Amino acid sequence: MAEETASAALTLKDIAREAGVSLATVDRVLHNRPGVRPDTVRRVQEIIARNAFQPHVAAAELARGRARRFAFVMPVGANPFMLQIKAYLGEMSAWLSARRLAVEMVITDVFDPSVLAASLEELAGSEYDGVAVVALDHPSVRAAINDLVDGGIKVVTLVSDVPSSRRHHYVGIDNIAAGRTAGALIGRLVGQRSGKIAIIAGSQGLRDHAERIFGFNQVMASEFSHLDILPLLEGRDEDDRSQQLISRLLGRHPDIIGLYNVGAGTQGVATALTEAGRDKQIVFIAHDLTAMTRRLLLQGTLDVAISQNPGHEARAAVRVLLSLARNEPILSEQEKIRIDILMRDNLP
Amino acid sequence: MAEETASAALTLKDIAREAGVSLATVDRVLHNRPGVRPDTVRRVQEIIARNAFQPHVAAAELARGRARRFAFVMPVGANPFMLQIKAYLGEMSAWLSARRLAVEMVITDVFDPSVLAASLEELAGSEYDGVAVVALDHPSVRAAINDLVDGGIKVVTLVSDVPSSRRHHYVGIDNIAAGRTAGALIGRLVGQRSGKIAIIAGSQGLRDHAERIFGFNQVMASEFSHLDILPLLEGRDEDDRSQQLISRLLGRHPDIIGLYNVGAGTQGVATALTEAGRDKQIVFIAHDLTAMTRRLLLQGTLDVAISQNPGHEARAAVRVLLSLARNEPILSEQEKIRIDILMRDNLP
DNA sequence: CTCAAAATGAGTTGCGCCCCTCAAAACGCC
DNA sequence: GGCGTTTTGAGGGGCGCAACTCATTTTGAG
Repeated sequence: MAEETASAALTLKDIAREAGVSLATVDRVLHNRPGVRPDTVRRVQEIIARNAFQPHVAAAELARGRARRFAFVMPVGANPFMLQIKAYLGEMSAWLSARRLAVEMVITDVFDPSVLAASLEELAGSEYDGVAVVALDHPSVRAAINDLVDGGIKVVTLVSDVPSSRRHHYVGIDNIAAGRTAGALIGRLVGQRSGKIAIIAGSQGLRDHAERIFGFNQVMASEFSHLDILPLLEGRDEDDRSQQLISRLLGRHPDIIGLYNVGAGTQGVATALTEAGRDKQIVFIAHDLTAMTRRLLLQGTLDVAISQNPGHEARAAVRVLLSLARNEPILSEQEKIRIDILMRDNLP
Repeated sequence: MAEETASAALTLKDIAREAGVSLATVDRVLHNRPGVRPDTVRRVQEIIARNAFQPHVAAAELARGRARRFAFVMPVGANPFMLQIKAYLGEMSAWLSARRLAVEMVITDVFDPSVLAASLEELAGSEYDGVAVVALDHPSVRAAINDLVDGGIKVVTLVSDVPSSRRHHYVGIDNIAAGRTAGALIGRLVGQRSGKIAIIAGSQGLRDHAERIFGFNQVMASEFSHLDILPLLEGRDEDDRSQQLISRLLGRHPDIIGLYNVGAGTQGVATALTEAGRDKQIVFIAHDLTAMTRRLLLQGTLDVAISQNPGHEARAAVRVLLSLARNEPILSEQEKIRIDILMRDNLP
């Protein structure tokens, strides 16, 4: 009727006894400290593995004394997505302090590689155990990340990755897949109709935007080649500019049936659509769930919001940094960020 | 540049000093133990609140000595969704044992109210700190749950809720919203076409199925009233039976354009569709992500899988039970289970 | 004011581990 | 065999709290 899933509670002392060594030696092996003969190391490790021994995290955490400090390197300005991440970190404050974890924000211009790299270099000397960074993929940033890693600091890239660096983990979505998802949804939702598809991004220079565009075009070319994709517009993630660009575009093309906004500025695009009176005829897909996109979804202007859960990203980044600092395995399933497809009826 | 998010690390001793009482009194207040005058209680609590004091969980966990034991009451048989939940619990075993948590499976016939109630009553006397149960909503089950709660055991309903009981938490999705989502997707994906929509469930008697059907019909009636919904079929979650029912239905109705499978038996439905050669013309929506539905999505037979993440549910149930046992606040955002819309391009 | 009951203080022990010191033993080299 | 070096043992202090005992003080009812 009842099956055990967890084993008994061994302690370091049990391991020491079974291996026929002292506590000190087990401790040395466990923490890769020098001064133990290779075959003693092997023997102890084998006993640990055979018994699936896990040091009691609570005891370890308590014994270590000093609190762990993590830095979150985030962009300046009022980017709503980043503000949400900060807000969720704030919601965790009780959770964090009960675990004696300190999370500090480091605000910097993450879009300027040299400024970002300098900010990261500053952290290298400091007392941080881990750093989460919204990173631009640039050689100097990559070097700064590698320096942090070499200094023994755990590094997680957040939202935007630097795959060529030696960062320990990336917390964010696969943006190519997100673009593919947007393409597939537009293609499916326009149905039998034929016409033109508009696409607007913040800038092609941003890695995440470029990847989404790539994935989008990939799907459109291979599966919906009968649809006519208009040249990419760049709205710089600004509402006003996006609105103007889309208004003009709608004026010129009465046969637009789909519209994909890759970045921010969704409010501007929506206004242009509504003012033209074409918000119900055009399938409109954008990114991220905010109060604004939620409203647009509910009123039917926006058909789908593709979103990565900022709360999940914030918590995952903290958990991953903590697991890395503890040399614990990471629950990869848990920390993987999903591409959420949000429509009116499955809004969280 | 850097803003603090966490406060300094106070201890019980600091609180005692600031309140002008002894450690023993603070301890009594913290654990609601008797023998403290009301205004002393208030004074101490005020100091705790003012300093946002959080007892060090690691120290508390270590001091308490005995491990916590949780029971997961799950259905007998080879229900793939439940097997996934069990598998994910298995993946957590290192995480669990590092925290000295024991999770045990209690397999029972959750579809028979009296058997389920009896299984729950058995747990009431035992040493469990918490119970997660896939519950049938029935008066005797409700009573058994309430008995557990009265006995000081934390109770979480999993996947299927018993809202009328005094369970501490529900870990699962809103099935009405899931049905609405299915309806909205079918309505949108069939596009301009008109025709009939088929719907097959395991049984109308199952609460989750009934709720999904309700949500589905709601959306179809209000937003896609031009579509013709065929009478509900009951496939009993079996592949063979579902296949036969759908085959016959397809033969009788050449104008079916959409198909919603509310429960299991998706393989059977898919086979019927493929054999009739109509898998590409009919919009097919089903539930849950398994190896099988993943394959069907990739080959295009299945258009959308609506899913609740079983790994997330397993982990959330454990975390919620643990937080409840520790009298910690629950991160409700984190523990909320989302309705995932999975298409070929956003498969995890 | 008296006395029992209630409230509080003071202290102890132990949870399992980290991190440190120092001494003892084993080892390898010549 | 003697030497220095490496490896190992033994032990202790301390982390913050839970849970307990027992003595002492305060309180309120009569």
